[in-house]
Amino acid sequence: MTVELSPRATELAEHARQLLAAGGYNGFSYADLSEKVGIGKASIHHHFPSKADLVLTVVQRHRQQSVEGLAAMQQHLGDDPQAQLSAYVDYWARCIRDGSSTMCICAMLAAEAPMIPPEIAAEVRGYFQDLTQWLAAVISQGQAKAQFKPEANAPVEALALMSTVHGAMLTARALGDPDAFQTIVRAAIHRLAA
Amino acid sequence: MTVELSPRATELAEHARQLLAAGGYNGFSYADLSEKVGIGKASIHHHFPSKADLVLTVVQRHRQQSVEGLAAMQQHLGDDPQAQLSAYVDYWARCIRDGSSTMCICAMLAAEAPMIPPEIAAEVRGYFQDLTQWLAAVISQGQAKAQFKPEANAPVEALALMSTVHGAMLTARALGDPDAFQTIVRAAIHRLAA
DNA sequence: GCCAATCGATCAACTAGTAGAATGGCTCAT
DNA sequence: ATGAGCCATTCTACTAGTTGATCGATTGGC
Repeated sequence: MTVELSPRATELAEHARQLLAAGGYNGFSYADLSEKVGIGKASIHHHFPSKADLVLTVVQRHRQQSVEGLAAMQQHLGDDPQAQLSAYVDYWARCIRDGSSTMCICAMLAAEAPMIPPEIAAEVRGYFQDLTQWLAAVISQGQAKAQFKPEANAPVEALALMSTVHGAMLTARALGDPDAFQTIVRAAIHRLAA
Repeated sequence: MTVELSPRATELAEHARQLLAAGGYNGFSYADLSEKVGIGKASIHHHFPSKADLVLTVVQRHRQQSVEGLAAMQQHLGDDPQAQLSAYVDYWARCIRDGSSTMCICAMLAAEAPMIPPEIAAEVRGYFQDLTQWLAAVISQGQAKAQFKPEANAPVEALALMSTVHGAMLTARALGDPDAFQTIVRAAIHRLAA
């Protein structure tokens, strides 16, 4: 299940992730990646035979790291659901503020879903399902501890919160105001609190 | 301010809007549009000298129609803020369900903001500002009539609701489930109600 | 006879991907 | 230990197709 990557392949995947976050699937070329990494275009094809292979690997890595990161949060803050949600959104707030990742690549690719290779769209769907499941579990847990008093049931609240987070990334980009993200998601979490 | 378009230019802009909604700025070409409309590629350049001109016109039209549509809602349902919000999200729910527009093109272009011509990004920003302003006014109005009891102030609630709506479009696409949109946005509006 | 609209032909630049040849580190039998 | 062979990695050069855009000619309505 876990994808094993050579150092060079890892470097390529990491730079591809940045390009993907900036412009989406059709927003970057092998030439762009070639220039960023300082390697011949043909060499990229040795590590990733096709562009679909490359992007699929990037999405798989992002999904896997996400699952691991969320699990780590649950382990560290297992008894405090509200702190878990805050840690989740603060992670993205930090990424957006420091510019290391101004957008989740799966939100990016979700927008392009009708036009990208189906196997990539399937992996993006998996990411959304993973995230929804985690959020629903945390919200349900917080409900049991009377930390949250959600208006709807946990799965729906999870979908709504996830949508708000991804939408806030769009809003921050559209307005050219990175701080807007934090303003929006903080309000969304605060609204859940009892 | 209002853009005057010939019938053919209107037809081109309309088909371009659909292609834009499906794949974004880099997700369609003049050849695609040429085939859809049944016109030579060179003829498109007669109506819209460059791709940036074409897309800018499409976005300007979308923004203008949006402003007019929202104003019409306010006129019809001026005394019922909650009905206004419902009408707004129901409009999109209908578009997504019948497939006539499965995504707001400004949400699409917001994701690509770092990579598209600046004048288009500026127009997208204008759309987001218009929408935020309208939502804030409606929420503020509903607050005055005790229909809503927002947790945050109206401008922040407006940003959050807009983000949820756009994020719900992403979620529906990622999951391949058009109904998810309505589920999410209905919950978001219900949460505002007193 | 003017002028908007359309066309086919063509452009240079870019796209993902391929072919074939170097490079150099690794193992392994001698 | 040494040389032979293997294999991953990289390169230059190239392909065939697509991109947005231009040119000049043709059409047809006013």
